[in-house]
Amino acid sequence: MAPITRRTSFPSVIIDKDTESEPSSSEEEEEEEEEEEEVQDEVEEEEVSEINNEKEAEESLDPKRKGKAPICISLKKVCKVCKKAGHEAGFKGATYIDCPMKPCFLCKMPGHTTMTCPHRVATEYGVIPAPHKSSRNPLAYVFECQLGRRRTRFKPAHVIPDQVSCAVIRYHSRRVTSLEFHPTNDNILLSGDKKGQVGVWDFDKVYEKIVYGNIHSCIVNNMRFSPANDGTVYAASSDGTISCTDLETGMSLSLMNLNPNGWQGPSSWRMLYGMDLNKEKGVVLVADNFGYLHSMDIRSNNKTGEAILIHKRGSKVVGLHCNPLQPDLLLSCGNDHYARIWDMRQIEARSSLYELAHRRVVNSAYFSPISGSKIVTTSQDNRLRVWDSIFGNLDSPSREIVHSHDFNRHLTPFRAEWDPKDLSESLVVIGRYISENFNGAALHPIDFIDTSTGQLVAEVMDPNITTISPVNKLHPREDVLASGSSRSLFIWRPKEKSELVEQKNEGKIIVCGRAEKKHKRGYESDDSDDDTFSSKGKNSKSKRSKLKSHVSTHKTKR
DNA sequence: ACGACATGAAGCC
DNA sequence: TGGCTTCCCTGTCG
Repeated sequence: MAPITRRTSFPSVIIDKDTESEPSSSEEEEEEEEEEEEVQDEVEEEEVSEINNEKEAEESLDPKRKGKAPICISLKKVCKVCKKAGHEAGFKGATYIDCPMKPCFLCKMPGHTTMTCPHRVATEYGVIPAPHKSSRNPLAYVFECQLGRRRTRFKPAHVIPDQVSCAVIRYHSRRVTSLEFHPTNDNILLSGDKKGQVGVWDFDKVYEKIVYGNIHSCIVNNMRFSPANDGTVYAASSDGTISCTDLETGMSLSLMNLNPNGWQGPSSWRMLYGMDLNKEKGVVLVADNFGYLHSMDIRSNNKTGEAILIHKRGSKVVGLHCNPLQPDLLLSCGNDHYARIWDMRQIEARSSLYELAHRRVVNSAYFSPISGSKIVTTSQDNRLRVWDSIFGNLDSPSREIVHSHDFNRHLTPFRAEWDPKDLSESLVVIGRYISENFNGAALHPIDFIDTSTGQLVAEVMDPNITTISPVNKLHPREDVLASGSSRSLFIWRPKEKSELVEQKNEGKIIVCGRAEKKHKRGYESDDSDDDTFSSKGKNSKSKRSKLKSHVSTHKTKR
């Protein structure tokens, strides 16, 4: 498949006169600004009362400036980022204009803004392959050896689920923090939120909503199904507990509680972040916000051994992942800017096999799903890094990809995750922070990136989804993508399959990918207080009201 | 159509 | 080390 850059797949947007970012209006604004700059000079506060012009008065009444001493008030428009006059940062229509005084918001380098950042124009620009290393994956290498030059295309084109197939709006009451597909039941998705609630959603039955509210009291950071029993799920939470829940009954056991004495202040409150299950060893591994790794025996629910310091003392360990092929290998990452590889047989403080250095906090680190020979990390320096243990070495990343996934305290941290179905172990999915103007709407796409080339394979978006989607999970068997936005869940399928699903579910509420009618403010802020709705067809409203009664199985136990 | 606010990490002293 | 301040493309509620 020929690599597709953003340029070719999304030709430059022609601004429609009907859209918000009408060129004529922005011209007017600019003219207005110029006028203001000419007319308005700095004035003393005393003069403020004499100002009759409403507009001028409004602008001069800055509450922060209220004081007794005579102070100067600038009526010039001021950049909200650097507080200097002469330019303004912010949205002009659906396009965000960066402050030129700050380093690029995307690549963090000074000298240019996001608008002119080379990484924005073509994502593969500046993608750094390490010298003298092959970035090809091991399977590709084997194929190449076997087939030589006679080979045609062994790597199938990636199938991208890019159409919203169904959605539940406001499934959660707080932002979604984790998603997990059921290991055997194809239509079951688990979602955890900031409040500690765990949702079980069958996206074949979009009106049925089950939310367990009694399992955790705050952020559900990670969920994993039991390898022995697929009706049981483990979850790690910032309330300092690991829960083990039976999905049928909703009955939950607390396996570990790091805060047995309750809240004693923020300096002692322990939170659990990274979690993974080690099937071979029969343990639940979990890491806390003080740098320690804990393990529990799955069968006896007993703690095994003492907690081990695996990251800088006092720093958060946000991710843990067991190698899919080598059960002795464990990968951790955290706020001390490192991802580390450990040998489970001889794990103790400072005994890591490798330290993968990053410039900022590492949000996530995952072994590749099949061979486990590659690692993808997501760091808050806006870069994805691929580390290849076979064709590279672990001293430096074999590739760095600039990608917008900035940290924001109000967003769940972005995590790049491998496509578990991709045999070439190259495709990852990650939400994008920075918005882009798509036909007049500022949208935050979900990106599919081929880590073997650094290229953006697809950017998935829907005009109705105006929120950022930091949590994304690819289905382990089907061409399905689940996205968690601020409070809503979305299921994406490839276009042709979406149509099939729509036919199959005739009469059910399905949110179609290409809404005919443009929702100005998107799904999330629709007036409707329904939990699900369709943007399709003229009779969707009547369908909605008919089906409203179905949305009633909200099981909240407390 | 606003303002308040939730609340994590970096950077400075 | 710790106690501030600042922050940039949020999103919701009142």
